[in-house]
Amino acid sequence: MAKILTSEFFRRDALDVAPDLVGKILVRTLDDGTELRERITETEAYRGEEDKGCHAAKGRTKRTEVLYGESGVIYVYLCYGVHWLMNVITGEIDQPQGVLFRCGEVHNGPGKLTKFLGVDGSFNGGSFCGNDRIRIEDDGSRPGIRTAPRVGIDYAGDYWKNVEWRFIADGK
DNA sequence: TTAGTGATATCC
DNA sequence: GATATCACTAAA
Repeated sequence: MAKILTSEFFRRDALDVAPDLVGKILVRTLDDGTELRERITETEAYRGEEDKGCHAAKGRTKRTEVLYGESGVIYVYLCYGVHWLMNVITGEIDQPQGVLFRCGEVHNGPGKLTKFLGVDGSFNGGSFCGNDRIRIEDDGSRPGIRTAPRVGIDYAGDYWKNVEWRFIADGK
């Protein structure tokens, strides 16, 4: 039986939450009641100001403000003027941690995932908990997880771009 | 491999 | 005000 993840689930270290999110199901409820489901197959952890790949590395700004917020909050960010990338905030308040939803079972690529789900900037600052438009369910499956270096952050320097904070469902 | 896209941050 | 940067995708 599927259960909806609560803020308790997210109130842990990003490095604990990210692998746990792999295999969970994103459920997006459209305005007309249609439910879109997509199993998460890949996540990445972004953790703290010391993480050069994390947006919060440059300090607390209007844009990164939500990263410092409460666990379970949605951080949606427009990348390259075209693609919405979706994250969920983890950890305690004032800890800039987050987990990026990198791809789903059907739609690979963070931009395609949000496009399919109809996620845009209006979701930024919302929450996965008690939200009637989007939530995350756990159907009890526990896929095998493998790790890999994060992608798309070449600018972050040798150490941060090679750290294995990317979590992928086994079999991909 | 390269173009396109627009919000944000960082300069004048 | 202007420019540089970017957690990407699609087209070629």
